[in-house]
Amino acid sequence: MFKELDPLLHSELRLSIISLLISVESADFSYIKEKTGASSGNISVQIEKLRVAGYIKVEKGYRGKIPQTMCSISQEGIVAFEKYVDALKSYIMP
Amino acid sequence: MFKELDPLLHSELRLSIISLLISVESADFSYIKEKTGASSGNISVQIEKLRVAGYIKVEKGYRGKIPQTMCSISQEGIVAFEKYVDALKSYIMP
DNA sequence: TTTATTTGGTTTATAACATAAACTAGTTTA
DNA sequence: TAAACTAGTTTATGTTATAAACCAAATAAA
Repeated sequence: MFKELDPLLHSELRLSIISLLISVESADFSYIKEKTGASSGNISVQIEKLRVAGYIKVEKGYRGKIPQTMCSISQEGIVAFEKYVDALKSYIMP
Repeated sequence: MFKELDPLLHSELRLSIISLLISVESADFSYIKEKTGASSGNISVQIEKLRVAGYIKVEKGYRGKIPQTMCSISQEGIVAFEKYVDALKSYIMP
């Protein structure tokens, strides 16, 4: 009947982040913050969860002297997103 | 960028219930339980939330001597579901 | 007949979660 | 040199989803 929704992606902010990362090669923390409008703390926590799950890769470096956190989606993340979208369709398709 | 997801519908079980009710005239508690596979307690709680929100109508009656709770979606619920689906598309559409 | 068992739920307890507030560390600007 | 800004992390809190425990009545079994 209804396919299970990956709880890691069934969260507004994490879904936003994955959705962003799907369409770009990589994105830094500020970009994610700007596009989602969420608070730094919330983004930080959700990025960490996605990282631990293996859905994204996180690289901490510098842009000049300023620290910069770069995120990119992993193959696992792409597969999970596609599966999530497919599962969603079992709920919203007429 | 991303449209807000109605938190009342952005829940696996509540979304299942609304999704079921969208396609039928009405459904009783047992039918919902069978189709969703969720526990009675969980269904009871989520039905009550949808009812309080005005998304569904709940009528308690009897089938013979056995109590029966009938649920049907309201106009408000239909609109909310359509809006939710539309918002979702801002996350999952390529 | 009285004791399980089943049906159809509700109430309550709990663990997980999302979120923002508070905080850290370093940099730039006035 | 002090204030303000960038770039986050950690922690605290309220909310939520969920299942366990419970209740009441009907039916089946012993």
